[in-house]
Amino acid sequence: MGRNRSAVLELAVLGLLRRTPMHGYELRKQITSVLGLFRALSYGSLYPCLHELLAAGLIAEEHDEAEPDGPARAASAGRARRGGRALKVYRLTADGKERLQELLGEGGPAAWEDDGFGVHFAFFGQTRVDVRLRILEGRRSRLEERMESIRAALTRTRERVDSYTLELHRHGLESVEREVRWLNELIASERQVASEPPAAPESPTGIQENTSDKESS
Amino acid sequence: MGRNRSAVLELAVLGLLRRTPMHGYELRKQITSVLGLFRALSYGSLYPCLHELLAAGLIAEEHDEAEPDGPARAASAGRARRGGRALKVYRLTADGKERLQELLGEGGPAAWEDDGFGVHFAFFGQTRVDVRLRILEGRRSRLEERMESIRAALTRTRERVDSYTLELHRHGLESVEREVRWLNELIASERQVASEPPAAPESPTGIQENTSDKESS
DNA sequence: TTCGTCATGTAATGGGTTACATGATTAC
DNA sequence: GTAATCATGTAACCCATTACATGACGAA
Repeated sequence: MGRNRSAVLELAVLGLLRRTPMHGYELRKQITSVLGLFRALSYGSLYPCLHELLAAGLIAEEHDEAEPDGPARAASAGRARRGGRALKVYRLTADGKERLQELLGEGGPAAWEDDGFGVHFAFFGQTRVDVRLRILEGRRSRLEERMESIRAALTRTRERVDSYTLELHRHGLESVEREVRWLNELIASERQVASEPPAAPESPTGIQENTSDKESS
Repeated sequence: MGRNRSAVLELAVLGLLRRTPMHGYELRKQITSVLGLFRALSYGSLYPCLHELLAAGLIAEEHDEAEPDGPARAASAGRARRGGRALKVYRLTADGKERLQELLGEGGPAAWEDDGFGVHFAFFGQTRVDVRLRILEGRRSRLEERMESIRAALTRTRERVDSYTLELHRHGLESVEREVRWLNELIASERQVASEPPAAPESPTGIQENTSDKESS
């Protein structure tokens, strides 16, 4: 149906489901805790999105066929179902993985916006190094723009701003500066990763399969 | 008419117009620079809001009656009109001032949300000390909640988050902690102001009223 | 047996942005 | 004379939240 789901929500859902299949309720908690940091996502957004992704064939309901009562059942996604109530556990389809790669590979302007950045960053483990760098640098230059405009506002203080507004600007500027320094460190670290590793001749189109990454920061 | 305008936009408009009359275009720049820091407000939001406030009688179009060509004309709001084109310069009415006081005095939960806080803070110069304290403390406890939930997420790291997600959380936590420290300083400073000054016209802490506007009510 | 949490969903609503339309004024 | 900026506005759309509705399950 509607092509209305936002790219960041879609990315969050696909990315999390790729790590491990889940039902909606759990997914929502993960989104707000793993990616969110910020505000909680409401079910009114999540469930419709899941329905669309399902209709588009990017995700599928999991019928946990294996081990009807084996001891290892509770391991993968927590409990797959509870009592008699059938939980709708979603998993990523092949198409979904493709779409996820597409979204992860874009790294365009949407990825250095406030919202998008956090989500993209959270999935860096599944992202190519060059894309990681592109996103980090894009984000940085976005923040540098903001720094400049705050500095400009601070400079023309002749515009009679009271001390509170001034303090607000000062603090905001410091926050942004701090974040830029953080990005600088990350970028340096990524550059190192990007230059040294002729180790794995694999990854023609990209990312190696599992998330069992060790790549320290 | 629609009771649809958001409280923070209304506050921003009223608060800025109280400082100095302005037309919409200028107002928008001020909102995004003085209050915004964050993202720009679009005209599609601002103008309808102005129309509503006008209809509600909280603001009025200024007909600069005084001094048709006096030398002091350009001082207050920049040029009041430009060439032959009549700019719609809005000013706050008496009702508007009342409403502004109402909004400034509330200091409820809306004022410690991310958006609301910045706007309320920017107008602290026109806010009573006790309300300022209430807002700062409310904001702080909001941030402390967030800190707790991030810490919780960090603690249960057993949940196999990769190093990037971890780093994201770590950085997010530090940001919030930093902001809490900032609030602590502000609160301490406000407490001092609140305790000492029954008579003192000068406030030695550096925060003084400055809204030295002439009330043209 | 009642309350809290888990779990899934829908409809209405809200409030913002984008895109569009228009035109005057200033700077080059 | 033409491009950029100033200036005002409307309509369509986007997408998230809120409020509502439902029900199973575990614990007190």
